[in-house]
Amino acid sequence: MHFNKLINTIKERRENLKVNQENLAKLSGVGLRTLKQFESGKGNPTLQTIQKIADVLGLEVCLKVKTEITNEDGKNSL
Amino acid sequence: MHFNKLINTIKERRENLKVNQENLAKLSGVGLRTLKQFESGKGNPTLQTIQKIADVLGLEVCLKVKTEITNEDGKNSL
DNA sequence: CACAAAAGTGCATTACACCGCACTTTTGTA
DNA sequence: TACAAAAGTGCGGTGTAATGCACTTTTGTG
Repeated sequence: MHFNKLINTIKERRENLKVNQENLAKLSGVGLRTLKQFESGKGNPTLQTIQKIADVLGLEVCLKVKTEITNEDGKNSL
Repeated sequence: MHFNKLINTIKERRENLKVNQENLAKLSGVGLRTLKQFESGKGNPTLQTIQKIADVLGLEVCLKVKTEITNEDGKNSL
């Protein structure tokens, strides 16, 4: 399972805010090990973990209707 | 931790599509017990579990910037 | 109300998320 | 290139998510 989109959003947001993993871990209350694992594309985090991280970054988890058309590569056309 | 917004989105979407928990469980590959637990607001599902369910319902998990203003009750003003 | 379908719960097992610690690798800047 | 900060990884303990099964409760329709 690939969470690349979510991961990149988190990672980019964190970097834009000039926060390193260590500080984000402390601010969010998520273990540094867990955060590292998530950002490096390994784990399968729980919703709670994602929420904690997103919250500190001023993001929120949401569900939107999939309306996008994907091409044969499975990548978005947009 | 309250995932009410996510839960309601899933539940409403499922009901609009006239699918019961049992079929959604089968279609998504998520255990019925897990789905029930999630929809009844108990558990703390993993991202993979949410993705599987959302996928079947034509939804996708995303992160958006929190721009909403909250009042002193911590509830959205909107 | 009566009954059936759907939703919710208790229990037990298995797998794995979370986490700290110590270490290696990568990145970026002088 | 040399060095420090940041990012990534192996190990191992603890807690809990995922799951099936059997049961109870709720919902909705005649």
